[in-house]
Amino acid sequence: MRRSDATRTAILAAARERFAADGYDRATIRAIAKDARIDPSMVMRYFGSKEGLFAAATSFDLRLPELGSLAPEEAGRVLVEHFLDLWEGNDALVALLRVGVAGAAGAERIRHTMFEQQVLPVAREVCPDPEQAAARAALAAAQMLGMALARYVLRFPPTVALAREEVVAWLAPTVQRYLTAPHPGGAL
Amino acid sequence: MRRSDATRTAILAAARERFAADGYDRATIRAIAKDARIDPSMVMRYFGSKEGLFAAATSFDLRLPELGSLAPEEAGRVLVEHFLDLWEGNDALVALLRVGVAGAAGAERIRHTMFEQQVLPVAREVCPDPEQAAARAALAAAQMLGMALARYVLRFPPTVALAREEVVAWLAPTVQRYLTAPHPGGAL
DNA sequence: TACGTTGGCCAACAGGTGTTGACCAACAAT
DNA sequence: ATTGTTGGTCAACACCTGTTGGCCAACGTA
Repeated sequence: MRRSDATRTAILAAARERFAADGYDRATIRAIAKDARIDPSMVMRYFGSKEGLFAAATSFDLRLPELGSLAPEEAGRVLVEHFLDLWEGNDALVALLRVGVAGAAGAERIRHTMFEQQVLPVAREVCPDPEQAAARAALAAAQMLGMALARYVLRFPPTVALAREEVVAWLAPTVQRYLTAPHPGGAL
Repeated sequence: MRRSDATRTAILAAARERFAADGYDRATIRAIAKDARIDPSMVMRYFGSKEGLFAAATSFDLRLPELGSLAPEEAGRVLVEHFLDLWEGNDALVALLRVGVAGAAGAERIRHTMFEQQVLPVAREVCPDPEQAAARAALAAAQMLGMALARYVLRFPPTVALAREEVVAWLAPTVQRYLTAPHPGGAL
């Protein structure tokens, strides 16, 4: 392991923390560099630009495993549990959401990471009418994104106070209904 | 009506638009002033500071009416419909959410505006155990906030494509369940 | 011992930011 | 006719931003 790899990961760790805490604009390269105990110019040399640093700090591969052996009636619980595993104490995801809300470029990243990479594949697998898969996946994603927003970004006390099992118990049926229940119809 | 009131409201309109489109940091006073066709210094004279302008541009009174005559089994639908009425085409709310996500000060504003001013009163009214009112209201708020995020801020195509009645048909039962259904228990 | 490479610091640049204060035209009232 | 107020512009200040390029110490290798 080269000596540079240590500082490289130190920069990435500091960047994730600062981006998650302050958002893209307020998280300055100078502050990140100070956290990593290096000169700001090093950040540029390692990652090219601030955008490059952000891209490197918020890139994941978080497809959920064992998709084939998924019982359709358990999709909600599996999805919510996977969602909680991902977000619990993950600064990079908080940073991604925070920045995605701020700019238009980030919105695309969030959609790709949260929606197309996670919820949509499950929806395609379990939902009855393939034509509705996108809409149903979007509903499920909105529910989980809302919980992520309240619990990990805004930190509303009542949502932070919820135990992990309680979140699963409340959200899993909702997600399950969005994915597999018959269309409610409404006033259409 | 004084001559100044016209420019005052022009500034506020431009500010809401810019804050909603670009977020707090990227929305510069100079850009807002140019949109309102005035000098940037006028913004300062009228609102004191950028924070003052933002506070003025995102202050609402959006308590929902007729709370006393609310049938408990209709709380979900009423709440979701009220929520959609509020958000549809409301730049100020989008701006508030966008900024609230970016900074810690905004999070408090969002909580007060969305949670304590809207959902919590309804929850206190209709939910069975008063001790659970806060948690249940938080769950409902998270669901609606997630839809607001996906539909009005991130503009996920599948959520934008949903008709208003469809959103109500899908979300109302969820909110209703969060507010009044018996505690699911789970693995507690 | 010489030397190129690696990892790092320092100082500066160019541009954009919120904010301030001086100045000014129009108009109403004395 | 003079005065005071209102609504507005202009130019600047002080600061902070991302970014750049030059310099430097250590070190492995020939």
